[in-house]
Amino acid sequence: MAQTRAATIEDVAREAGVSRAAVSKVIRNAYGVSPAMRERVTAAIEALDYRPRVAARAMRGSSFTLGIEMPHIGNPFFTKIVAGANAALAGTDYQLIIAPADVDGEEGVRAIGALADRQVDGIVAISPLVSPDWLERLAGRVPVVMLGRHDRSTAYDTVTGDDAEGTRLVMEHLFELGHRRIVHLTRSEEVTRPGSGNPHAIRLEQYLAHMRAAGFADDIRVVRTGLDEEAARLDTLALLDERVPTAIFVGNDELAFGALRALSEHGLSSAEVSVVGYDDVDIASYPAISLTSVNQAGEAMGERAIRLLLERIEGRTEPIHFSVEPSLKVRNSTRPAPAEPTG
Amino acid sequence: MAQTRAATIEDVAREAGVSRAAVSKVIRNAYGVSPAMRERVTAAIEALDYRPRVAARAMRGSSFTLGIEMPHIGNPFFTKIVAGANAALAGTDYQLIIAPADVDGEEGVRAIGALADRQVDGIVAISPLVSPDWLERLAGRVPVVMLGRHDRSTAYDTVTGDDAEGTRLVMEHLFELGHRRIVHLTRSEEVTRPGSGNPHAIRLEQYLAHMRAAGFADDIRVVRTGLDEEAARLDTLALLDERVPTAIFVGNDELAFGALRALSEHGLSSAEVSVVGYDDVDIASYPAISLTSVNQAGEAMGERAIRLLLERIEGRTEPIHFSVEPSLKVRNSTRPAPAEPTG
DNA sequence: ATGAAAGCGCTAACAT
DNA sequence: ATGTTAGCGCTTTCAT
Repeated sequence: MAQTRAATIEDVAREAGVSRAAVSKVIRNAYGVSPAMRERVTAAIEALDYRPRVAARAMRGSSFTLGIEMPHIGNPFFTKIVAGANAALAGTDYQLIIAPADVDGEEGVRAIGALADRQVDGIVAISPLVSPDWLERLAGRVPVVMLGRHDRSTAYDTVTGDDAEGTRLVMEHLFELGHRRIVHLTRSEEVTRPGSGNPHAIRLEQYLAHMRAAGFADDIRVVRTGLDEEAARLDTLALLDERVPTAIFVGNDELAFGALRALSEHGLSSAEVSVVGYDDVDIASYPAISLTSVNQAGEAMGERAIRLLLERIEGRTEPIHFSVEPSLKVRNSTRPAPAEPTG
Repeated sequence: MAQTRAATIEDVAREAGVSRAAVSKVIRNAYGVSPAMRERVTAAIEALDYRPRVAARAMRGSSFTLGIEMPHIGNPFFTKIVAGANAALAGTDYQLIIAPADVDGEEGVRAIGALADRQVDGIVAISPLVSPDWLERLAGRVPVVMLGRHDRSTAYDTVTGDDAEGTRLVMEHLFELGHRRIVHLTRSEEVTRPGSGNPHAIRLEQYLAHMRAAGFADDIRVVRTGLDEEAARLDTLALLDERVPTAIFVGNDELAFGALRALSEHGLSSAEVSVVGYDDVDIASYPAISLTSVNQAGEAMGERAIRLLLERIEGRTEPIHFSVEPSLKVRNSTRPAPAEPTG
């Protein structure tokens, strides 16, 4: 079985008896091809099973590829975003590729850089740990939309949730139930650096503000953890060994599941410690779980991010900042357990 | 802010006062560069912040990109595989890109094709719905490893779980508990076509065989569904309206969660209908869920797939077929409920 | 409407 | 050890 070399535009041109330029025009639907020519070329393409090499196209024009950088592929909220992004691309010539980072810090830069090196026509970056400067420079070369982070720039578009509002919803809900010993379980200090615009930074900041405003400054307790469920489980376990709060507000659902697991390992039920998450991932609504959480339309965010990219590719230059409204899904959270009856 | 064009190998060569070939050799760690030269070139690369364009490299040699095609990005088992794959790539020059298909049928071919068009140096395809012929042709051009499907070929490597053994574990477990009215909830007929080698095809085939061998041929009941939790929920709901089985063996955990959700909506507890899944996804072990499931080391599979690809790139030509052993995680499954006491 | 030809940024023979 | 040079498969002026 001879390993036949894949057909090139040259082969198609020869087969159809036309020039390479003509073939190129046909595959790009460019202006200036007669119906007759189009037909012959199309037939030749069929016959030879020709597929344009993306690398060669990318050298001159576009790669018809959009990249999305994800901090952590295990987080269902991110996969929701991807599902939305993918849906927005259905029927277009573009293909979505995902570059997973899966480690805190520098990995995000690496992944985004890898995307840029592959000459994608646009990049959506999910709350990466990079400086606005770095991002602006990148956005100068290729359209970029930042998803999640709140810092703005005229160089790139943003799609965000209203994290201040989401956190307000959570805190007021817990206050109304009567909680005051509320722990906030969140990511590393690097991630939540004040002013970074990172969603977790805002949630933390607002947690602090609401605790103080409610007069619970003395009950403020921030616990740091990593980026996956297992890290959250371990850090919650450590927390519980010290002092058991009445409620835990967790930075996102994936981490909340780790906290819930720790609670259960510690013999604590959700009636004893209320847990509230963020993202309203599918399993959160699962009857046996029933996690109270802040919903933000992930699919819509992903879809919107892609649209913004496509518009930039079409030529738009003024930045657009899109925001989705969060809503609180109240589920298992309850009033704090009354103090142990004495004697 | 002048939009300065990114540095090319030419710029680096000029800056370092050497030839392009020299720079090329340095970035590829190729043979034949003096330490002095290497140093000057490295300095120039730093100074100009040079990054090789992948498209240009791909036109001559390799793209240093490995692609993975995923049927459905929402399935946590697949993301486990990706995590393993990504881990195997850490420290190498290769970057992983994911092409999500997210729809049954033709989409898999599209996604794999898109990967090939992008000249990736290797492709791992997760149980795609394509003919062995098509795959062999592809494998002739680029290293391929099929993950999940059991059909073999000398053209490509495979990484599989032992689905016959996994299913045996499930069925014997259910038989031992005393079940005989066991429904099998699985994917479409297209996916489970006999002889396709698809994992779901094997699980179905073995379900049928074990039911017959146990003398329960009359209780065989196969229900078809789509590829996500929601589809499974709907189809299970329909099933329950007809006749309630004592146990449901579901093709994978994601679908099992849909079935569990339907059960709970129908007011049925897991004590009344035992559900067994496949893949032992993280949440399956979650206390409030506690889904009995077949474990197959997803990370290990992803990691192995990448290794096989890398070996092929290094020049290996004999095919390797790697299999991982499944084990049953027994959790919530119970004996069938005794018949309703009469009067 | 069509074609000829230059060139995108690399790598790999091949010289030196 | 280092440099020269010929392409890889496309897109895109620019002629015709």
